[in-house]
Amino acid sequence: MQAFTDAILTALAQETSLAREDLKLETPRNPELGDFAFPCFPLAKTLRKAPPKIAQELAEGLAKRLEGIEVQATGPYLNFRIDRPILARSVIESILKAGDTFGHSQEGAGKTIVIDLSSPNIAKPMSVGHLRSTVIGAAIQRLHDALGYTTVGINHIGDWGSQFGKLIAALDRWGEEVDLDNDPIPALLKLYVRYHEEEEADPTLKEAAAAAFRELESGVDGPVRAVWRKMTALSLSEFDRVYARLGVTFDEVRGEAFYESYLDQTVQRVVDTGITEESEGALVVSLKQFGENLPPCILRKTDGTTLYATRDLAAVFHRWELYSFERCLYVVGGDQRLHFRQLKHVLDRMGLEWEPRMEHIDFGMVRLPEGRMSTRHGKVVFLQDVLDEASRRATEIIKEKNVNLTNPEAVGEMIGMGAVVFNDLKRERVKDIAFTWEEVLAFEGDTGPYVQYTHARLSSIGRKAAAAGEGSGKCDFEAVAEDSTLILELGRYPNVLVRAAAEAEPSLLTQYLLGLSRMINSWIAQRRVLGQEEGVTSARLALANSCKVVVSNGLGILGVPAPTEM
RNA sequence: GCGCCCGUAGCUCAGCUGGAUAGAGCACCGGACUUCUAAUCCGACGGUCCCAGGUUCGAGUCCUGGCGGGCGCGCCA
Repeated sequence: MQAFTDAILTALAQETSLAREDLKLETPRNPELGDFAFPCFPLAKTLRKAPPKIAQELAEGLAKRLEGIEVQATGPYLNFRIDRPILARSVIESILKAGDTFGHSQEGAGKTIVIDLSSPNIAKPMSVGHLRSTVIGAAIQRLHDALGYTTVGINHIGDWGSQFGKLIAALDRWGEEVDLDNDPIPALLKLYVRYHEEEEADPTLKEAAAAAFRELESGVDGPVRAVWRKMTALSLSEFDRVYARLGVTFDEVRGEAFYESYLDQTVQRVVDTGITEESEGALVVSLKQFGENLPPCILRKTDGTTLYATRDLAAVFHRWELYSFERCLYVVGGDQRLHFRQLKHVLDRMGLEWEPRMEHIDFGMVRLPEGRMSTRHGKVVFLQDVLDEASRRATEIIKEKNVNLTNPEAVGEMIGMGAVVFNDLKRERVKDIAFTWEEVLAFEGDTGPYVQYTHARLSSIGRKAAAAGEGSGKCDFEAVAEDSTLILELGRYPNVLVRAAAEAEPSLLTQYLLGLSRMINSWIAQRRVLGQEEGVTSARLALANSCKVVVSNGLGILGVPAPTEM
């Protein structure tokens, strides 16, 4: 498909003597008009002619330069239409030839993308909020993998900070009252909530927590550290169960604690650039030059311990030295926009020219209809419950609809996970989501299961054709000439990947797959593959297989399973 | 109070980085299963693109100012 747009752009460039980069093709709103369009308005000024006249004049010259592509001037637009059989053959053959690498490229060869994703806090259950960072980050990583980048997915576990001082203090006091061994996460959560309830009334609790964190950070390998280690291990094994269900893996799992030994040199490195100052007993970098009201970045608290920002700086230095990344993407909620702005400003003040490569890939909050989720106040929806319920409901439906299926539980799990993951990737990243069970458990309409169902139907057609021994003949591409809207959409897939990766926006791919699935289901309803003339069946089967390849590849990148039956 | 993000059909959202008549899903209504899976398809209904200015041949899209909602604003992460 690229070949066609390339040819058109080259011809346009020659005919108008403008640079190719300045010319942009669009898709006509009405497909009847053509496959690609070029609006002549921008040329009006330089040529001092009316756009419709320009279109008319250009059309004649272009027609001579283009073979297999019809040119027509319609008002101020030039519309291009590719010869139907040529289009069909070109798109279908390139998809079937590439197979599961269709849409892949080498544009990222030799470049490394670091992605910071998921990053849950230990000692807390994962909520539906953590799901977003996990699935968005994983999709962004696979998008870059497909484009030939070297990617490094890092799960930056929240395993450090004063909150663990609190937890250790709470464990110290009430540890006997909870069952840490059999039900670790809820037990820790209970302690965390209780600490926050009681710290107001009991100031010694606050001091005990601060002391515990001081000891943790001092490096002393005593009882405090032992407790911390235990909490970490318990949490990580819980997380792994969720990641396995979601099909997410990481190249590195490095908690904040990993950077512990880098903290002093990190602070020193900033100090050496001469931009730090002492303010109210803390070591800070002033960011006033970027905005009068911008708070400074604090590197060390009055008591000498570090903060989130210090550890994030240590992490980004470490990553830069290790990977010399093209981009380092932080898939973190929008509530931390200020934090990342501050970090980038610090890098900027340090004179590091790679500062723009660090990007905060922010996303909207998941809220409950009645308001904000809060772990402390018990107003959360646990991810595990959502996954369980989605899987259960999908299995239930499957048993009802497809009694012949031998493994309804396994497929139900695929559909359930697909519904949850796809739903989270469906809309633009930045948009907030109001969590409702009704929405995550929807299996009809604009949902993951709709796309999965499309894939299952296409797979079924392939199976039936093979069983009947049909469709292996020479394709009559005239037979799919009428299906050019679908074929053009298939051809667009590689560009969708490029754009989705560049913008770190998986929703471009989910939206594309929804639109494509709509076209496919409509096509299936009105065209029969089996039992036609050999050339017709072969061509239609090739088209169906092309659709299957694109849907399957797209779902793979999103991390949504593509069942062949459901 | 200040800063950032969002505002498109009753609800949830697209809108190809400024182009031709603003599109889907859900819900509601009417049709289509002895024919490759009805988790589907076809049709009907549904719009002051938050408001007011501005830039432009052209604005849902860009700029300014409002309004509404969300998030954040020095020793939490």
